[in-house]
Amino acid sequence: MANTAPMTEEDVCAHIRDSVLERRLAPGTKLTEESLCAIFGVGRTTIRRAFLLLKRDNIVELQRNRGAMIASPSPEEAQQVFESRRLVEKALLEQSIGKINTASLEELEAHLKEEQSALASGNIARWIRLTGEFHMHLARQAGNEIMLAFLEQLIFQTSLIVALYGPSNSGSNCNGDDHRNIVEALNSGDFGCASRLLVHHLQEIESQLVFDSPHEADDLQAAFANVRTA
Amino acid sequence: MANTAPMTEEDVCAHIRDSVLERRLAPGTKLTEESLCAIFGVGRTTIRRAFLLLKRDNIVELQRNRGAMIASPSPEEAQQVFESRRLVEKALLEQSIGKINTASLEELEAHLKEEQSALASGNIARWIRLTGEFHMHLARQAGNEIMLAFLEQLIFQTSLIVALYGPSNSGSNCNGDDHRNIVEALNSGDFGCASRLLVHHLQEIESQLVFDSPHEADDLQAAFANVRTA
DNA sequence: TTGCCTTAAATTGTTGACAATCTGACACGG
DNA sequence: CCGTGTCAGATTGTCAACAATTTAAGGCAA
Repeated sequence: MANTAPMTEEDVCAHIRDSVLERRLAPGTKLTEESLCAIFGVGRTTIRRAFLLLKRDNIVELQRNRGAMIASPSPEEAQQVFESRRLVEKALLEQSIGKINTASLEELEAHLKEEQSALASGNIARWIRLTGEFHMHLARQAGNEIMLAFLEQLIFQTSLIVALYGPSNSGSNCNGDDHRNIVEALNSGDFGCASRLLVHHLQEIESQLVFDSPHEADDLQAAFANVRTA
Repeated sequence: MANTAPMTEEDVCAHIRDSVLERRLAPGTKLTEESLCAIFGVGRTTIRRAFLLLKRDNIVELQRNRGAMIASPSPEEAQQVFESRRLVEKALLEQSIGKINTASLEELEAHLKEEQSALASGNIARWIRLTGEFHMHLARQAGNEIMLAFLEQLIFQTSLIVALYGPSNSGSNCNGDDHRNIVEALNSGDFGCASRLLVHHLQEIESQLVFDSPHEADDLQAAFANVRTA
């Protein structure tokens, strides 16, 4: 089991991103360079570069001389992420009109089955990841790699947001039926309906967020913002 | 004139970005670490980090053991960048409905005047930058920082694309009248018209690109892609 | 006990030297 | 004259030691 692969900063990024996507890294988690060096078997240089890349994706926050931690999007950022997803995914779906063929639809169907199977087998981490990948699959039909990469960022952010403000009873960020309904609308060629379902689906998830619980420690400042300082 | 400021990687990034925006750095330009160290008065570490950030923005391309160079977007990428801009700017303009007040319109008017003044005084670099900033100004009205940051990336890419494939006779990527017409449509509250003008404006720029001239040297690979390797 | 100062440990930031790789030129053989 | 192999110079990649900063604990006085 000797790690012969040197493992580049992109690999480290991918691992951390995956952990975020599967909710194994909670927002606010401190990432010390040394421990990551031990985990991935690389030097500090690589970890440091990975941090820089992840910062650009708003996945980690860097504080000078204080290290890196998994980002904690503010409620304002959360709202903007969801608005962005609505705009982007809607636009990409409209852009997909006439580009979706039978093969694509079958792939989407297969993906739905994978989601269901993961959910049935109790593999929640896998299911969470698949629900995110569904949106990527859908958006890929538009054939625009640049927009797709942007959406990927937004999906990672969504994972952080749901982890922070999502309903604690369900670890879900996507209802399986919603996805199925979207695919069925596409099957019948009704892009307008699919678009509406998609936007509504995102709005549904956003509406389930709870922002009033002070998860974060530094909310004390906000809580006592009305106190006059002499 | 001693540089007392240490100059961080963000500063270096900003300078390089500016140079790209003002067409003082052509696509394909080799960026050696040492020369940039001398120019900005920083260590290789800072330059290296700046490269990583710029790579994330698709402004520089990094090749292992071969250094960094200003990116040269392919025709396919160029097409996707323009498609993305149409989608994004259109969506953001629609999102701005009801959010644009008199003050915003006056700012846009003032910006138009700045553009005109730069053009009249022959300050082309400044004019090029301003034409890009117009689109940022417009998009800012939607109040979505995330989408705005994405659009900024796209605008930098556009600058590279126009430098590569733009009409050589005019160094312009934006017609001044187009911008004015958009603002006038907004002044009369006709968002539909403004949206149409904006999309058409972007299509106009894209249609003026010329892709058939083989600027790049590595086109040999594409030219001989059909050759079988034994 | 509370508050504050001092001190030590831990963590991050920076620099420099060294290793690995690539570029370009020169010589050699065909 | 052309293609190939080799070598020196230049450029990038990596790493380890050192400096700077932050964090946490302990002691001391009020």
